[in-house]
Amino acid sequence: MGRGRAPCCDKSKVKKGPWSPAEDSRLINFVQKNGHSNWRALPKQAGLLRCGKSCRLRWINYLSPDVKRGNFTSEEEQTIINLHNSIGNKWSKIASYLPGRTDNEIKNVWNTHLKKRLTRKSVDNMEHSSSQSHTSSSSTQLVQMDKSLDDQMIHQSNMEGHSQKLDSVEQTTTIDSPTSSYASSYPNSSKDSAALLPNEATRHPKSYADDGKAEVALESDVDFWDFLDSLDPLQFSTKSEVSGEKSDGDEIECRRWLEYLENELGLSGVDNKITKEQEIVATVPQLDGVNLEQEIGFALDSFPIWPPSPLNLGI
DNA sequence: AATCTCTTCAACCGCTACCAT
DNA sequence: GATGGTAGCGGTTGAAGAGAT
Repeated sequence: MGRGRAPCCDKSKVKKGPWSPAEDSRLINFVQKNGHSNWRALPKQAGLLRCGKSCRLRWINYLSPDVKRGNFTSEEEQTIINLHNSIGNKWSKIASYLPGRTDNEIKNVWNTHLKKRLTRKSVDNMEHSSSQSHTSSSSTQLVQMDKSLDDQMIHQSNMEGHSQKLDSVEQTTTIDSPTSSYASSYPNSSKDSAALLPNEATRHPKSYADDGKAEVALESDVDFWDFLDSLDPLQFSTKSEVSGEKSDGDEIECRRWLEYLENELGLSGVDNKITKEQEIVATVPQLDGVNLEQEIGFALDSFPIWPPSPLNLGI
């Protein structure tokens, strides 16, 4: 037709920016019930004012029960380094070797930690080898080393025999529980919470921040708790489930995920409590053809304290 | 205490690959 | 084979927190 490709969605009608707990709950609820065979159609069906791509990204990177939160172990870090050395910036491919880790997460870890660490090591080695007689500007050296490192990786990624390298790398990959190995390298992650729960729970209030358009952040947390209450963690299909095996580990992972969501959605703390009145005053977006209250079953009167926490829910 | 700079990472954007017709 | 639609990938951005001054 020659008119170019149609946009994936009407950008004037979709919400952008951080996801609210209500949006998360709606997405979780919908995917849990209906799956995600069609991301493009999903936002409308789920009653979300989001682009399908945005929904997909949110699910894959954040809400999916398959996502392993917490700090990267040293083994995982080493795997990333090895794989990146072999195949370069193929984040999705690298992620496939790290169960529970997303390409986005790996990409961020690489760009913010591993790359710098390797660069620093290389500089140290160079300074050591070039010995005491030559002391040039270290900042210049850093830049040069950063570039040379990238060039080296690009060169290596172009080399043949990647599959052989991958095989050897895979042997070093371990499916282990999160450890606090990042507690030192991630200055703002507490050792207590980092061991199991995602650091975002306490570190990213912006995730649910108001976007400046007076959209309420906690529009339907009750439905989310209803949803959680009725949830059978084992309904979620994990990778092992697909392959026909189910272990206690899956259940534990699901429980961890639920605990994480509780924290993530700010429902387990006392500092961010909002009165029921305040919540009711806030507006709930009305969507064409979608009766949200009916769909998600509001039960405001059930909770004297708003939002409900695991404590006052008796969890 | 206030301001500036740096770091982190969730989310967005644009592109490509793949599939159906 | 051409075309159009969708999913997925990788680069980039920008808000927010942390640390430095």
